[in-house]
Amino acid sequence: MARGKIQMKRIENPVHRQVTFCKRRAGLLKKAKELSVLCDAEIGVFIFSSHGKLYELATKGTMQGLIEKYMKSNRGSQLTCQSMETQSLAAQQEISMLKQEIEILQKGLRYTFEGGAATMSLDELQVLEKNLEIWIYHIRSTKMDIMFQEIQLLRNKEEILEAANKHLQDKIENTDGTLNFVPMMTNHPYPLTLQNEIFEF
Amino acid sequence: MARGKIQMKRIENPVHRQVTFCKRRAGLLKKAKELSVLCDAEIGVFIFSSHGKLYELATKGTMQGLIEKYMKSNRGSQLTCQSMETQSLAAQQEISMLKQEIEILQKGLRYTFEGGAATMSLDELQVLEKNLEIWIYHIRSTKMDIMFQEIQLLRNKEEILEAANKHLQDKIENTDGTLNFVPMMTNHPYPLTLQNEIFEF
DNA sequence: AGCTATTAATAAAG
DNA sequence: TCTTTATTAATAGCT
Repeated sequence: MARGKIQMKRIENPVHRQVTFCKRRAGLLKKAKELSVLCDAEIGVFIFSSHGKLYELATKGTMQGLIEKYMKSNRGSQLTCQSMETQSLAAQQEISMLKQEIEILQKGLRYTFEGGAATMSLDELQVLEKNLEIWIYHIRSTKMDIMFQEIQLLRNKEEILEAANKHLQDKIENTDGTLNFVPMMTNHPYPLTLQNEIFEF
Repeated sequence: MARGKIQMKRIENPVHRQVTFCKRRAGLLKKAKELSVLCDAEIGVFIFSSHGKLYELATKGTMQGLIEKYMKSNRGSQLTCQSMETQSLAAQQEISMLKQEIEILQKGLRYTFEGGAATMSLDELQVLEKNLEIWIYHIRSTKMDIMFQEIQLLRNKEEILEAANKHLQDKIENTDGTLNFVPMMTNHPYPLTLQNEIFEF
């Protein structure tokens, strides 16, 4: 690219080679940066000189991050972390299998409403939407039922506790007038999240 | 470097960006090879396109070997293993979450057939409800897509009709000057609910 | 994909 | 090594 072209082979003159290495290395890294900026790409470059010195560039983050990303992209890694890689791969496979199963189940759910049609018209979608809203409504009402049941249960427990409390208080008053007993207070509001244990006998 | 210089910033036009990416990627890899040959250097390059596709080059041996060499040079060798471990853990968690979701969906299916919510707990109903809401969201967005398509179709039809209208009007004016023809008006706003039939030929 | 007009990179020399 | 400069190489904008 300048004053005469050069052969594409190792430059034998060590001085020339060193000079060219410096210049072209700078050029390569510049080009990499430009490509990254212009095209929104993530690029990693590392160069070992003939004497083993490392020069590196990682656009967008660190070289470590890039290598990790590379490892993920390139599934043929037989590197030091073999077992982990295998494990991870197995996990990935299991995940995709489970996702597939979920997909099938969702299709099953849809089937109950749609009758199995993959592509739906506007009207069909409208109907489906309404059906789902009804379903959600039922779910919410069921949730409410469950919560009311729980509240009722808690109220019953409270009633029993109050009666027991009263009974004990009477007993104490009748047997020992000098004892100053403070009754347990239970007429607080009913929280939805209660720890059952404190109400058990 | 050609017909006008360009700004060193992300190319916004996606077509231009893609073309430039292809060209400059080829250029970068060529430069890397040249540097390696001319100066007896060992070079690794990997490029992730903005869409995540990987392009790589490793002069002298494999990328794995280069990465190992890089790790040795750059004493950060344990990081990838650690991150893989983390990754594996995250995968395990995802697996158990997916399994849970499957169970819930299965219960949901039973729910649709048996109509009995007694089998589902409050938490499970909560998850099912959220699933249904997501589903409804997707349905609504699909509906929007369909409607937009329809609107586009109607606009095209309108264009054609207007052109035909104009053509007929010209014809009438040329053949019979006494006829007073009122053209069809179509430049009304586009309502989202349209009856297709009135636009059919 | 190809084709050029330009710009950018750089080999050789200072 | 850094600068300069003559050339070659790369490529932006078009088809």
